[in-house]
Amino acid sequence: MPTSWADSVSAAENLAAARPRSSYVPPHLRNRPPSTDPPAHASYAGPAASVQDQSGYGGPNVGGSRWTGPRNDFRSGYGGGGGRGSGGGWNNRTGGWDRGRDREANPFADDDAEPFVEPENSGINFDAYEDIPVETSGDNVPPPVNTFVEIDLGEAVNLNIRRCKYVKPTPVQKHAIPIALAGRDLMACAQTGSGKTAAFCFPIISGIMRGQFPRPPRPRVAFPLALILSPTRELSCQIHDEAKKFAYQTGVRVVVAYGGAPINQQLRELERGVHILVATPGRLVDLLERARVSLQMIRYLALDEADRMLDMGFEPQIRKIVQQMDMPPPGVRQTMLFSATFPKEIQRLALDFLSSYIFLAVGRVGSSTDLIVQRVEYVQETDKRSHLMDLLHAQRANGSHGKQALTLVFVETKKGADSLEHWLCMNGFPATAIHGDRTQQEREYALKSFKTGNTPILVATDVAARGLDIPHVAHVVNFDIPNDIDDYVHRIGRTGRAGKSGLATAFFNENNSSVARSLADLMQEANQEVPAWLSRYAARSSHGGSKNRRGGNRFGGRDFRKDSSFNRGGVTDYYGGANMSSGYGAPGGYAAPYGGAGVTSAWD
DNA sequence: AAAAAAT
Repeated sequence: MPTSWADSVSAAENLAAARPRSSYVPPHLRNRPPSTDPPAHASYAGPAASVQDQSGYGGPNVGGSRWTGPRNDFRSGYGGGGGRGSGGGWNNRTGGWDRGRDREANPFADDDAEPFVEPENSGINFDAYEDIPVETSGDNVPPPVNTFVEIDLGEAVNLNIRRCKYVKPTPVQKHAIPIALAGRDLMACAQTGSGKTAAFCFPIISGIMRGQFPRPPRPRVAFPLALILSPTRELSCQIHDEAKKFAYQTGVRVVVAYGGAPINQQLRELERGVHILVATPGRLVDLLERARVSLQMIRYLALDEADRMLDMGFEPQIRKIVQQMDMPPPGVRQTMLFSATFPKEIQRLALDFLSSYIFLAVGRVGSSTDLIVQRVEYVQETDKRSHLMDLLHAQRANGSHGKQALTLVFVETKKGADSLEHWLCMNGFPATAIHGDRTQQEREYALKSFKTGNTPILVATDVAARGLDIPHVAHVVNFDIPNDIDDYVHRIGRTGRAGKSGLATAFFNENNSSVARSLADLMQEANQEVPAWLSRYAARSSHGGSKNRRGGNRFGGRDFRKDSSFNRGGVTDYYGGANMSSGYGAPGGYAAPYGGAGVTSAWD
C-alpha cells in the first residue's frame, strides 16, 4: 500500500537517480527489481522468425462470408506471402518486419518513471473482478480462457504481456480474446478501465503476425490491415501508445492519425508502412480523400466507444469510412465494437457493420459496484462555484504534502470550462481545462499537467468523458450533469479505474430533472444511496417513456437481439432486414431518434 | 442543446 503521492514520487525519483545507466540493459529488464524479472528469454528467436515459422497458419478467420467466399481467400487472391521477395516482410519496400526494428523506441521506457508507482504493479485489482456477471449471446460462442498462457498469442506478444505486468486476463479479455481469435465479429460491452484496449489489440496483432497478406499494390499509399477508430484525439493517442507496447518488437507497425496536429509527420509515418492504423474519423477521411490511405486491405476493424462512434454526430463519417470507401464488407473483414454503454438503437444501427456477431456484456466494474461512491447534491446554478470550492477545500485538507488529490470537473460547455478554470485559478486552485476549442497543443499540455499532478484540477467538457485512462483520479465532479445518462456513466468511469475506488459527486438541480429517473435507477442499481429528494424528482418526471430508461439489469448492456420488440423467433431474422423498420417500434421505453422515416427527437 | 471530429 503506497503511503502518499509525495512519498511515491520521491521514492520513484530516488530509484531513478540510484540506477546506473552505464551498461546496456535489455528493455524488458529495465527498471525492474531482480525478483520480478520474467524468466530468461533465451528461446526468443525474434519476431521475424516467429512470423516465418507460423506463416502456414491460415489466420484467425472462420465462418462464412456473404461476399466472395471465405475470409481467407481475400488474402490468397494476391498470392503474396510475407516471406516472399528480398526482405521478407509485408511492407518490404519501406521496412517490413525486419528493418527499423532496431530504431523502434522502447514504449516501456517511461513506465516506471511514472510518479505514482506502486509496489505490486500489475495495476489492476483483480479481486474486484471476481465473480463478475458475464453474458454472451450469438451462435457458437468460443469458450473463455482463464490465463494468457492458454491463448497462444505468440512469443513476442507474450513477452510484451509480461512487460506490461499483466498477470492474468481481465474478464472482458478472458471472453473477448478467444472470440476475436476465432475470427468472430463482436459487440462488447464492458466498463472502460477493465482492459478493453488490450482485448481488441492482442487478437489483431496476433492475427497480423500469423497471417499472410498481399503486398501493398501501390507505393506512396498506406494499406493498413487493421483500423481502430475512436471519438477523440487524446483517446486515439492513448490507444496508439498502448498498442505500441503490445506490438513492441513484433514487427507489427502501429501508426496514429488525428486532427489538430501537423499532417506531414503523420504522412511520413504512414509512408514507412502501417499494419495497424489508429485514427479519429476526420483526419482519416482527409487521408482517404488525398488517397494517401487505402482501406482495401483492411482485415480488422475496431470501433472503440462504438456507441459514440455511431451516434448522430459521427455516424455519417463512420458510414463513409466503412461503407463508402474501399473497405472490405462485413464477413470479409472482422469487426469488433467496444463500449461501456450500448443503447438499443445504436445496437440496431451497428447491424450494418457486423456479420453474425457475438454479443458480450461484462458486468460493469466501476459504475455499478461500490468501487465508485456516487453522491448527488442539490445545488442551484448560482451556488455551484462556491459549492465546488467547499469540496476542493475539504480535499485539500486531505491531501498530503500540500498536494491535492486529482479532481476532474465536468461541465457542459466549452465556454463554461474556460470560465470555471479562470475562476478556480483566480481563487487559488491550480486548475487547467480541456475542450474542443483549445489547440491540440493546449489540450495535450492540460492533460499532461493534470496527470502529473502539476495541475491537480482539470475542468473538462465531454472531450474527456470517454476512454481516457488517467490514473489516480480520486474525484469526478459533475458540475453540470449531462443530459444523457450514458455520458454520466462514462464520466464517472474516469475514476475507480482498474478495480480501484473512487468518488463521484454530481450537482443536481431543476435543470436536470429529465435525467432524475435514470440517475436514480443507475445509482440504485449500483447500490448507492439515493437521496429521498432525488427519488421524488424521479417519480415526478418518469412518466412517459424516457430515452434514458435503461434495461434495468446488472449489465452495462443487453443484446438487443434478445429484446422481444426486436425478436421475430430467432436472431437470424435481423440479418434479413425486411422486418427491421416494422419491428422497430421501441415499446420498451426507447423512442427512436435514429433511422426510419420519422426521425424525431425522443426527448423534446 | 452541446460536444466531438479535417483544413
